[in-house]
Formats: sequence, C-alpha cells, structure tokens
Amino acid sequence: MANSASGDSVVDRVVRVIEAFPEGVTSLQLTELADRAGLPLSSAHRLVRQLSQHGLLDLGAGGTVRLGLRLWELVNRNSPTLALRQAAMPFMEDIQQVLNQNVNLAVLDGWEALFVERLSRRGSVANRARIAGRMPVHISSAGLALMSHQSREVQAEYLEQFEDPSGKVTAQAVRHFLAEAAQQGYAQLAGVVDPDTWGIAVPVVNGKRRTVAALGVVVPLAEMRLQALVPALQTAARGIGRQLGD
Amino acid sequence: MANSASGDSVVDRVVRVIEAFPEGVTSLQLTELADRAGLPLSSAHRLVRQLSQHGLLDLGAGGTVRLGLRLWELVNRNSPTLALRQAAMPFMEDIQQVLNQNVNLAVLDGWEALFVERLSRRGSVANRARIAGRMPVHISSAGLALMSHQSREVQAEYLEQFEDPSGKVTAQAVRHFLAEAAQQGYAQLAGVVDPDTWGIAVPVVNGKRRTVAALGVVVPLAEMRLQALVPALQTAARGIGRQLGD
DNA sequence: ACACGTTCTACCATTGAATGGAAGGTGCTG
DNA sequence: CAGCACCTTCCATTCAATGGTAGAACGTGT
Repeated sequence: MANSASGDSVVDRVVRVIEAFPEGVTSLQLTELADRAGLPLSSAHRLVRQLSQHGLLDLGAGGTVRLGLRLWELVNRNSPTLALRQAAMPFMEDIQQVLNQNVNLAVLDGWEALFVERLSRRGSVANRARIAGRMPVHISSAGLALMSHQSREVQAEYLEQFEDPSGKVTAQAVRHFLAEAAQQGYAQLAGVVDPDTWGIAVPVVNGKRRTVAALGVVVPLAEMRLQALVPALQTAARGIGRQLGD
Repeated sequence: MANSASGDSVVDRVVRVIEAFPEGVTSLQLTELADRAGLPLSSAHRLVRQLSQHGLLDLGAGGTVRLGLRLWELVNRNSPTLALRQAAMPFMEDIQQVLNQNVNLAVLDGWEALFVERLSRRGSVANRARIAGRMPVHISSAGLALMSHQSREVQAEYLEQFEDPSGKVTAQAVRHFLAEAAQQGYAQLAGVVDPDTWGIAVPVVNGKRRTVAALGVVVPLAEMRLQALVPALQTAARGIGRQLGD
C-alpha cells in the first residue's frame, strides 16, 4: 500500500473534507469527519492539520474541526456572485421598503435554484429559505422563472430527467408552468413551500440577454396583489440587469 | 526533479490557488493565476482542472478561472460565522429600524476586525461591498471594542507589535483608546474612516463570557447622539449574546 | 495573407511526497 | 482502575504528482 489505496488524488480528498460538513453543521469531530469523507483517520488528521495551518480549516483542541474564517473571507470576497449581489442589493432594498415582503435572489445550478441573497420582511422573525439554500426548480417560483428562460435544449434535458419523489407533480404540469411563466414573464406558485404563502419571481437578464438570476418575493396569501407586485419586480429586475452589463 | 521542485505540498498549492484572487476580483486568466500562485503553468492547469471537476473552481472556455458556486454554497452553509449571523440578524434589523443607521457586525482575526455582516442605512445606496472586508484594530471602533475585551496577554502582544504605517497614531494613543473602551463598555472613533462619520461599537459576549464579536453603527457626525445609541447597541449586544449560548 | 506572440492544453518519464497501519498519548466513564 | 474512545505521531513503502516540452488555437500587427 502506498499513495492512495483507494485511487483518489489529494485534491479529491481535500474536496471531500470540505464537503463532509452536512448542511448547517459548522463543527465536526475529527473521527466523524474522517468517516464522512471516507478517509483513514491518520490521513484525515494530516490533511486537516495542513489545511488549518493555512487557515482554510480550523482544528481546535480535542479534534474539533470547523471551516476557517479565512476561507469564508476569501470566498465572500472573490465569489462570482459578488457582482450580482452588489448590483441587486439596492433594488432588493427598494422592494423590501415599498412592498414590505421577503425578497430573494436566486441563480440556477443544475436543476435547483440556489438562493444567493435574501432580505426578510420587516418585523418578521422566522426565515424559511436560507442564504446558500437550495430548492428544486419545480417547487420554487424562482426556479421556474429561471428555467422558463433557459434554451429549449436545457429545458428538454430538464424535463427528460424530471421526477418528483413525492409524486405530486407530473412532468406535464411542470411543462405547463414553464410555458406559462415564459409567456407571462413571471412565475408564481401558491402554497407549495408553505400552505399560506405565495411565491412570485421574475428573471434577471444581463446585457447579453442571458438569464443570470431570478428576483422573487414570498407573500402571505392574504396580501396577494399580483397587479402591484409583478410590475415592481420586473422594474427592479431590469434595473439589476442594466447594472450588470456583461 | 520530481514531486514538487519547490518543496511544497499539494495542499499548499491548492491553498495558494484559492488565495491567488485579489480582493474583489472574481475572474482570473489561467496564466495570471499560475503567476500569482507561483506555480508552473502546467501544474496550475492540472490543479485547476481537478478542482473545477469538483465544482470548487470554475474553469471556463479560454482558461477563465472563477471560484465555484459549489464552494460559495458549502462555505456559506457551514461557516462558523453562520450561528453568529443568525443570532445577530434580528437585532441588527431592530437597530436599523429604530436608529436608521448603518449597522455592522465584526469578529477579531489577527490584529484586524473582519466584517461579517452589514445592513445599510435605509435610503442610502447599499455599500454591502464591505462584507468580508477588514479594518486594522486601531482605526475601527469595532476593532477597538473587540481588542479592549481581549486578555491582558493578547493586548500586550498586540501593542508590542503595533506600528502605524501612516505614523498618525502611536501605541500610547491606542493603549489609551483601549483602556477607555474597556472602562466605558463601548468604543468610539470619529472621522477616521470618513471625516464626516462617527463609529460606535460594543462587544458581544457569549454565555462563556468570551467576547466573540462587535456590534457597531456608523453615523454622520451631525446625527451623533451617544446617549441614545450606546444603550440601544448594548441592549442588542446582550440579546445576541443570550441567543448564542455556548 | 503570413509570421509572430500569447495563451491554453496534452503528454509522459522521473522520483520524492503522500500514505496508513501500528503504537503511544490523553481523557472520560462505569 | 480497567476499559474505551478518541486524538496524535511515526516511518518504511510506493505510486501519484510533477513540470519541461511540444502542439493547438487564438489574436494581432505588418
């Protein structure tokens, strides 16, 4: 036995270590980390120590492993979402001020909407969809808005593989939603995430006519005023797109 | 010549690649990246390709390298600042609502304050750009608030190495500021970052009496009302500390 | 149209850095 | 105090990582 009995490179292992943290978990014991990453304890230990010397991980006393502050800093300084967030924030704040609703910004990654930024409704305490959270395309208005503006090929590929584990939604239904969203210029979805809420999202299109994000709000059913919301969102989305350039 | 002519490990190199992005730069050409990371082009190319296969980097056509969406997601989901931000956000929103000022949250890293979250003043153009930004301890109220609550040893070590490149501030002056902040329970600093603004920050103390963050506001000189601001900040800071537990 | 510079990508023989089992700490629990 | 669970260190073995070289794909100035 020698270099990597399992046939994986060092890079593979570094990635597995970082990916080993389950969602929302910030701290892991060394043994558990090694287990989750599928690495021999001594190898995991060596890797973690090396990474923590550079500040990407934080190896505390007693084998407690956390992601490093330096990693957080580097990623949040240089992430490609940075320009998007900077362009979008003023408009998101406007929406929040004027409509007083939860505002969110998402991008498409695979067949899921990845939420990049969120402003919560004034006065509200709890907060469902989190920053860096994901939602399948077919159960989020943001996801539908994004997918409805993808090329025919991408949409076909998406519908091809579509399968709803709960069995509540058919590919046919999703196709219908997407067509509707494409035609109307916005996507809406009622009571899916939470029975008493309504989601509305519009695409954000950059200078090259590429759909790069979706801007959306989540409103209580009782306060649903489509006529007021959609134009506000579309105006903001155009403003963001203009800022983006590209 | 063989494994690493320069005597650095693979982990070292991965770190250098991620660190190669200058602040605010989200996209780098492969050649420039190799240059900045101090790696032979072919090695950089191999590493980047491997990392991008896992989604930590994004190697686009023409050798354009960006940080990967997956990396952003993983870090923002599992970062140790997550609990802090979640605990602090409601209180920061309260402050923003009541005082209508720029609110920020920082932690101490080395001899600098690292800004973890920021809410901008209503109506102002969002300067959210400064999330993940750093400020030296001696020119930020947050930094002073954090340092004033560190142990004697840490403070001594800090003052020992202190040197102001601009020569405007002496170690003696900083010592004075820290003592004052420790005694008063808050730190203030006028017109340093911006000649017309005043910074005030208070420490956030967790259940174990450890100072884990600083909560601060930046107000225009004209609107300076210390009597109103400090109690509000201190109340919020206590609330955050209670949420944190630990 | 052509030559030149620049940048990305692929190949592959060489070799020392990475590996992981085993053994030695450390701290907790019954 | 024995037993367990976990962290940490050591070191001989060996194959994965390395980087010079060469070719492909641009773009640019003449």
